[in-house]
Amino acid sequence: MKKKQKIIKEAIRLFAERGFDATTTLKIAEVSHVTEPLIFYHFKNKDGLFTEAIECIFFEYFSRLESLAVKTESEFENLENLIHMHFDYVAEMPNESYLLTSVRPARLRDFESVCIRNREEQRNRLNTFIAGCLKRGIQKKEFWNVPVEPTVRLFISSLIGLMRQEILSLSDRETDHERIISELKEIAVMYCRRSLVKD
Amino acid sequence: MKKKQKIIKEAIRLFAERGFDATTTLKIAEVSHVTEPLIFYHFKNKDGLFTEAIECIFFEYFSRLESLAVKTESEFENLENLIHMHFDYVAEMPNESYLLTSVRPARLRDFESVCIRNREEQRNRLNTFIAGCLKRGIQKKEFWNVPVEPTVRLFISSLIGLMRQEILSLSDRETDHERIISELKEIAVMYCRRSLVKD
Amino acid sequence: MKKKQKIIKEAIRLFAERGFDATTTLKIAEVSHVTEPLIFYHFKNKDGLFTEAIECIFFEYFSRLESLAVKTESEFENLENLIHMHFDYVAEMPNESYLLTSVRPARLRDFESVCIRNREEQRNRLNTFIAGCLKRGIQKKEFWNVPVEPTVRLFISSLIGLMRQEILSLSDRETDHERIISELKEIAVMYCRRSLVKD
Amino acid sequence: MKKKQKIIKEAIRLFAERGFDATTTLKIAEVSHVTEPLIFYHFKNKDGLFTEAIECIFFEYFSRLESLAVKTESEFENLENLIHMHFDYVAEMPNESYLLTSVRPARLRDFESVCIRNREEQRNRLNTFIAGCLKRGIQKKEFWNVPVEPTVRLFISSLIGLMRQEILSLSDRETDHERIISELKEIAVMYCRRSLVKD
DNA sequence: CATGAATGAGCGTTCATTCAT
DNA sequence: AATGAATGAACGCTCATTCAT
Repeated sequence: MKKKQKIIKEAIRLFAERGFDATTTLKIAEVSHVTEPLIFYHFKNKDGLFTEAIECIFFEYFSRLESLAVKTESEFENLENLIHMHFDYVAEMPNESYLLTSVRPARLRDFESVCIRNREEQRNRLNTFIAGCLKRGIQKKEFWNVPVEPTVRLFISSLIGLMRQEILSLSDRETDHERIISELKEIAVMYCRRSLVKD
Repeated sequence: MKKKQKIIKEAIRLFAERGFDATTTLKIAEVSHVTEPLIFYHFKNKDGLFTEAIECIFFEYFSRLESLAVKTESEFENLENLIHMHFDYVAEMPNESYLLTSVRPARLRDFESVCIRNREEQRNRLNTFIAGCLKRGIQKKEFWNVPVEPTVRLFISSLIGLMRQEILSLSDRETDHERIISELKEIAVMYCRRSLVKD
Repeated sequence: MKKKQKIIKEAIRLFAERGFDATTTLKIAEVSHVTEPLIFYHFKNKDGLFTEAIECIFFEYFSRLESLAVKTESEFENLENLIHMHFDYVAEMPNESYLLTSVRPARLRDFESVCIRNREEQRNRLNTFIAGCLKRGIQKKEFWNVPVEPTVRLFISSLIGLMRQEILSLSDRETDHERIISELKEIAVMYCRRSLVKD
Repeated sequence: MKKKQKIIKEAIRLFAERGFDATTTLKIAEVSHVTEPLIFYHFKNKDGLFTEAIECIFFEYFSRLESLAVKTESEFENLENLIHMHFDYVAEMPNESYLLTSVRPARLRDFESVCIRNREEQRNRLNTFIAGCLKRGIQKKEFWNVPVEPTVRLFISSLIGLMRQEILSLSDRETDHERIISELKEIAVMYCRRSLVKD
C-alpha cells in the first residue's frame, strides 16, 4: 500500500522532469526503492501508471479549487484568491503543475480518457467559478458590464500562461525568481482589478 | 538538397504530433520518402535533426517579429499587431507553434543550446518590442504610467497562454473554433487597450 | 480437496487448448476460481501439475483399455471393440485425447518420467492386447497367418492416425463431422476385417 | 541473404526440438551465428519467422508430392510410391516432418492462415492423388470396387499415423530403428495391396 | 488452507546508429 | 548522394515461484 503511493509519487516527478517516454519503468522502480515487476503488479502497464498519476494530480487540484471559500461581499476578492491559489499551487507542486498544464504530457493508447477528460473538467470548473464571480459582480455593480464568456476564456488562458511562466522560471532556476514571481502575481491582480472593478 | 528540407519539414510535423521520443528516425525517413541512413548523412544524429528543426522554427518566428513594421503614431496599434501576429502564426503553423511554446519539446543531450537559447532570445526580443512600446506610450501620454518590467512579463505570459489556448482548440477540433478564437483575439485586444490606454 | 481436482481438470483443458508454455499458472488459477499460490500448495510446481494431469489422463485411458471385456468366440470382435473404444474416447474427451496422442505435449525438466513412460506403457498394453488377439485368431484359423509383430505396429500407428484425424476434425469444427467420423470408423473396421479375417 | 536462410533452417530445428514457445529468439540467433535484432530485421516478429518456416516446409513437401511421377500401368505402384515418399521424407527431414504432422505446432495470433491453410492444401493434394489412383484402379479392374472417399480418408490418416510412428521411433532413438521402420513400411505396403488389389 | 505482495530471470521487440558498398 | 544489412543497448512486460501472514 505504502509502496504503491511511493511509486506514483516518484513517477510524477520523473514524468515531469524527463517526459513520459524518457522515463523508464526501471528508473521509476529504482528511485521508488522497489523492483520493476512490482510496478506491473500494482498497475496494468506504464500507461496505467501514468493514468493514475494524472488522476491523482487533478484530484488534488480540484480539491484546492473546491476549498476556495467564496466570499460574498467582494467578487473581486474571489478572483484574487483564485489567482493566488494557482501561483501557490505551482510553487508547492511544480512537477504536478507541469503535467497539469502540459498540452500533451504523454501519448497513450487511450489518451482521451485521462488528460482530455480532466482538462475539460478543469475548464468547466474554472468556467463555473469565474463566470459566477463575473455575473454576480456585474449584477452588484461591482464590475463593469463586460461580456462574460470571452472574458472567462481570456482569464483562463492568461492564468495558465502565468503558471507556465512560473514553472519555467523555477526550472530555469532564474535568479531573483521569488521577487519576479511575486511581482508578477501582484501585477496580474492589479490588471485584473483595473479591467473589471468600477473605480 | 531538396531532400534535406523535406526531412526537416516532416520531422517538425512528427515531433509536434507525437513528441520527440515517440518519433522514430525510421518513421521520419518513411514519410520523407528517403532511407534512414540518409538522415544520418545530413544530420549528425537525431538530436542534431531536432536542433536544426527548432532553429528553423525560431528563424521563421523571428522573421515575423522583425517584419512587424513599427508604427509611430499609435503605440497601442503596435501591441495590437503583435497580438494579431501571434494568433496568425498559430493558425498558419500549428505544429511549429506547438514546439515553439512547449516548455520541454525534447530532452537532448545538449538541451540548453537550442531550446533554452532560443527561448531566451524570444523573451529578449519580445521584451525589447513591448517595453519599447510601453515606454514610448507612457512618454507620449498615450498610456497610463504603468510599471514597465512587470507589465511586460504579464503581457508575454498572457500572450503565450493565448497561443496555448488556440493550439488546444485546434488539436481538440473544437466546434466553433473560428468564432471562439476570433472572439478571444478581440477581447484580448480590448482588455489590453482598457488596461493601458488613457481613454 | 475438491479444489485440487478442479485445478487438474481446468489445467488439462488449458494445456490442450493452448499448449503447456502458453498456459500460465495465473490463468489456471483464474478459471479454477482459486488463487495462484494454492496451485503451488497442491503441486510442487507447474511441471508437477502437468505430470499429475498426464497421469490422470493415462489412468482413465488405461481403465478403459482394461474394461474392454475380451470375447472368446470372435477375435475380430475384440479388435473392433478396441477401435470403437478409441473413437469414443476422442469424442468424449477431446482435450485428454489431444494430450494423450501428442508427441511432445510439454518440455519438462524431467520429461521422460511421465510422457515417455506412459506412452511406453500404452504401447505395451496395446501390444499385449492386439498381439493376443492376432495369435489366438491365427491359431483358431479365424485370421490369416499374418506376421504378428509388424502387424501390431501398423495397427497401432493407424489407430493413432485415426484418433488424430478425429481430433483435427473436431477442432476444425468440420461440417459433417459426425458423418465423416462415423464413416471413417466403419471403413477402418471393414479394412481390418478384410485384411485379417478369412472370409 | 545467406543469413536469412540460415535463420529459417535453425529455427525449424529448434521449433521442432523444443516447441514454438520454448524456443527463444535469442537461442535462434545464437545457433544461427547472428545477433537477435537481425531476426527482426528479416522477419516481422517471431510469429512471422515461424510462418515463413512453415511455408518453406510445405513448399518442399509439396514439391516432393508433385515430383511423384505417375505410372500408368499400375495404380498400386503409385500408392506404393506415395507411401515410400512419406517414409523417406521423415527419414531425411525429421524436424520438418514433426512440424508438418503436428496438430498445433504453434499458437499464433493469426494461426489459421499458415498451418490450417497448408494442412488443407495438403489434404486436397493427397486427396486428389489417392482418389485418382483409386478411381483409375477400380475402372481398370486393378482394384476392388471400394468406396473411394472414406478409403482416401483412412489412407491419409494411416499414412500420417505411420509418419508419427517413424518420428517417435527416431526421437526416442529406439534400438533397431532401421529394421523396425523398414518392416513397418513393407507391411504397410503389403496390407495396402491386400486391401485393394484383386488377387 | 489460503492469500496479497513481491521478485529474479528472462523474453520479444525497438531503435538510433554504423558500415560496406 | 544513397542504401541494405547489421547491431549494442535498452525497454516494457510476463511469469513461475516465494514468503509473511
